Amino acid sequence: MLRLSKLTDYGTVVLARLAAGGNQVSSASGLAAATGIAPPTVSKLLKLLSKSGLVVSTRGANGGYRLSRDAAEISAAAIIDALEGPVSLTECSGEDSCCDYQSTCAVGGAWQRINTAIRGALDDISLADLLKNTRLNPAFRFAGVPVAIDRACSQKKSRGN
Amino acid sequence: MLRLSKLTDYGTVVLARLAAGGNQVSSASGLAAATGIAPPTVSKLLKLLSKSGLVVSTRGANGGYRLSRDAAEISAAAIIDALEGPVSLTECSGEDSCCDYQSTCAVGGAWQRINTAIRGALDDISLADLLKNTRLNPAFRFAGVPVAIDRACSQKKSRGN
DNA sequence: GCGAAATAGGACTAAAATAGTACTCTATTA
DNA sequence: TAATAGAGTACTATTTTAGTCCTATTTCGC
Repeated sequence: MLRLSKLTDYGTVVLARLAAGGNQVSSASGLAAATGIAPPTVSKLLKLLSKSGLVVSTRGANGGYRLSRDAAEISAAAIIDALEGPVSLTECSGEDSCCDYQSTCAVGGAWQRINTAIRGALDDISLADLLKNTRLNPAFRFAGVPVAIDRACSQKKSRGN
Repeated sequence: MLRLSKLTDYGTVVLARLAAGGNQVSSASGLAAATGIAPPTVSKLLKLLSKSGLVVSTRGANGGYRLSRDAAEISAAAIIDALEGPVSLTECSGEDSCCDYQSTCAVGGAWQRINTAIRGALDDISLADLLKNTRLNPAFRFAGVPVAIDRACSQKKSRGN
């Protein structure tokens, strides 16, 4: 799999929305409504993102969040770092490598190179790039509730039940 | 994090060991002893790897496993595919994309490009490359039990308790 | 000054994925 | 034919992740 957590996925969606809004501040609840992600989850994400300095917050009435810098200046790597901690494929590819099998492990250091390669790929892609690739699906919504527009998808879902 | 599962990590260690043994067959229990990984876990790994055709098995007395092809012909991507399924960073970067927020998601397709970039990096690295980068730590073992050789590490562990 | 609106921060719960184990069956060789 | 070794499957415990809730603090507008 080698997959990101859902939270990171949601995080990029929220950031994308924020980027689309330009320099305006948006409230967590507004972003939740706009993206269809549960409000408490959006809050949590935004808190994390503001802690890492990707967004800045304004408290009080009419407060909210906006990007701390231009979307082109925010790399995919920065987003992942903020929401999942630093990329490190294996325990021993992290900074303070520490693994039970170190003595018998013939692989060790090699992952670090792979790690670096992946990190490079992620550094090269900015939030602005992510937006450029937008599907540009019109947002079909009724009363704030997103409506499924992919038939294959809903079929698949119902098969599951 | 963006991290591989431990099982995949172990898998590469086992494969590395197998590669070191050349064309000889090695039994699961022998590999377990050589790597310090629990025997049932090694068995499980080898079964998965043989199912994906990375190793070939011989049953019966004096049976065991060996690599199905040269270590240079086995890519990191193949190993990860075998043990974790195909790389796909987000749900919607997989083949049959299907996500609840599709209608409001401004990011979607972009992950697929990142995915491809990462996959490229993994395709370019072979098991043989992983071995080249070996730390070449002598294996310190007594009676088949690996002995910790990293002091900082054992300290860290004991702090945890 | 007071109340409403909004974030900050943390604690907590529930669900899902992962890791690891155990057991039975089948094939091969000495 | 007995011993050895893999094949297959089912199960359990642990860990991680996702998601929710509550309380405190800050700021704006009346």
